[in-house]
Parts: sequence; structure tokens; C-alpha cells
Amino acid sequence: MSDGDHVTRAAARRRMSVGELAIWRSLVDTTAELRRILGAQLLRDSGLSPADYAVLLALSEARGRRLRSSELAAAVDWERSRLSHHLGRMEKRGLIRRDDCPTDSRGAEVSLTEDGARMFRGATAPHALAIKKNFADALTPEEFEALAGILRTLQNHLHPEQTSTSREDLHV
Amino acid sequence: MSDGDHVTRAAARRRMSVGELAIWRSLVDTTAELRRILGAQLLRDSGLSPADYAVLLALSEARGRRLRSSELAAAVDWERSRLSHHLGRMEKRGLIRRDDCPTDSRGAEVSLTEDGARMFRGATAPHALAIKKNFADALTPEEFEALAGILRTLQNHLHPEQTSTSREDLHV
DNA sequence: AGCATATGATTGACGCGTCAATCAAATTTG
DNA sequence: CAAATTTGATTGACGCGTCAATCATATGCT
Repeated sequence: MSDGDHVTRAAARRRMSVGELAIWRSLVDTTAELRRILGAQLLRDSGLSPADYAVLLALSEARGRRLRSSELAAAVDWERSRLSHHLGRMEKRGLIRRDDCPTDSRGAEVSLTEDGARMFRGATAPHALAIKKNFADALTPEEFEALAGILRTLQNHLHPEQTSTSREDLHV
Repeated sequence: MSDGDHVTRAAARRRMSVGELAIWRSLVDTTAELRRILGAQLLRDSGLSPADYAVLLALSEARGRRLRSSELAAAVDWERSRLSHHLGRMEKRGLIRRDDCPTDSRGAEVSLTEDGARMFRGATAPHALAIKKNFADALTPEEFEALAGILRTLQNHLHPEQTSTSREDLHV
């Protein structure tokens, strides 16, 4: 049951069918559309981009509501350069702050400002509602089960070593 | 069987569960990772971005290998502004050409250059192989069936009126 | 100690995507 | 027909994301 790649080997020689390709395209198109809709909605409702939201979420969940830059990058699974750029923009808007790290003079500690925390709180409920309306309400419990399984399969395929479940579980 | 929204109404009052939210996040994360991997691979293999590829694909499939700007925008499902910007960059690289439209002096006709056609041909096989390796090889036929059904469900939810299947079918 | 290398983080350049504004040609309408 | 509106398409500004380069501090090695 946990033998992750016998499928890979079994299919290794076959060519991809046009049906499989169509499903791939449909997956890309549909998720892109959902992200577009939900991202635009989030921005209208709260003035936050999805990226802003991800950063504020990670900081909100962090002990002491503060993280080292590198921890934050790991939490949101971004390249550090991307994070630096984005933190610069968020700092300019007053959503977060960067202070020198006491234990490592190279490091930065990122924390929520009062404004950032407030905006995040205000964004949460409408955003969850939008996800529910546009995504969750469409699927039956069986479909959720099936989708969760497929995503686990895909993750196992992309990261064969780790024992699956969510990325958060192994945020070393 | 084709009653598209009884699910919507049935679930309308419930709150979204944390499990459903986790599946949504997993969907976003996993598809983002796949796009990132395949996009980077495509670029390395062929010098084309996914956006370039989409444009060249649409033009390759078009009658006479040329399309009006607006038709092209519809074919790739982009905003016209995005297309304009992207065509500008592609034109500068010599991948496509824009000529005045004979029947409507406002319009532009976009066509493949020889270079563009050649690069597209060279990109096709490795790109399909990468999709196969990273995505298609992971899933069983049953999982493909299930995923296709879920995507149909989601599309029906987003566009209730149309009779589903793929977007291409009704590219009026 | 002194030098090499690792690491934490930022920067600049550049392609990308969205929004609002613009422009010109076509169509509608009084 | 002339003014108003609609349509096809482009532009500019700005935020975003990636890559390669950079910088400063910390760590490892001899």
C-alpha cells in the first residue's frame, strides 16, 4: 500500500495518451482559473494578494508571531530571493517589520505589525468563504476523498523518500 | 446525472471543514510545484516559457497557422492586454509576426515565423515526456478517471450553463 | 590567528501579468 | 452624414518571480 513507485515503473515505457494530456491541461486550466478568481476576490475583499496572505498566515501561526527570514521562506516554500522582494514591498506597506536578529547578526527577524495582523484577521473569513463557494461546495465527500488521494499520490511521486501527508509535518 | 448544482445548494449552509481547506491548499501547492518543475524544464529544453508554448501551440493548430489577435486571446484564454505584451516580447525574439488584417484595419493577424515553428516542434516531444514523467506516470487509470470527473465537476461549478467537456469544444 | 568557505539575506535585471487609460477604426444612431 | 458608441488592440505603471551576482557575517580548517 505504501510502495510508492511501482506505478512509475509499470508505465515507464508507455507513451502518454492524448486523454492524459487533456486531463493535465484541464488540471492546469482549472486550477489557474480558481487561483485567478480567488486571488482577485481576496484582493478586492481585503487588499491582500495571495502572496501577502501566505506570509501573514505563516507569521500568525508562528510562535511569538515572528520568524527568521529563512524559516519564513521554508514555511511558505518560497525561494529566499522571492521572499526578500516580497517582504520589501510588504514592509513598505506597513504589514510586516524586519529587525536584526539577536543571535545571528546576518539574520533578520520578521514580525507582524498591528496593521498586518488586523488586515490578516479581516481577510480570513471572506477568503475561506470564497474557497468554499468556488471550490469546496462543488465536490462531494467522495470526490474530496478521491482528490486527496490523488494529490498524495502526486506528492509521493514528486518526493519519493518522505512518508507523505502534508508538507508542514516535516518542516525541520 | 447532469443536474449540475444540487451539490451547491445542499452544502450551501455548512461551513468549510479544515480537511477541505487542507485539500484546497494541497491542490494549489501540488499544481504550483508541477507547473514550476515543468516550466523550468521546458525553458531549459527548448528556450520557451509555458506562455510561449501556449501561443505557439494555438498558432500551430490554427487554420493557415495564423489568427487574429482576439481569436488567439480566446484560444489561450488570456486577457488581451496580456497577449499584447507577450506578443511584443515574442515578436522581438522572432517567434511570431504581426501583420495588418486585410478585412479590418484595426485588427492584427498573428502568424508563426519559421523560427517559431521550428522551436515549437523541437519543444513538443521533451515537454510531453516531462509531463508524462512528472504527472501521468504517477496515476493509475482509475485515478485519471476520478481526476477527470472532479475537474469536470469543478468546471461545471464555475461555468454552470455550458454542457462541460473541454473549453476547446465551444470556441465560437 | 588567518584564510577559505558556508550561510543568511539582499539586490538588480529582466520577463511576466493586471489594471486603467489610450487610440484608432468601425458601427450605430439621431 | 455627423456625433456617439463600440470594438480591436496597444501602452504605461506597477507589483510579482526568477536567476545570477553580491555582501556581510559566521564557521571550519591549518
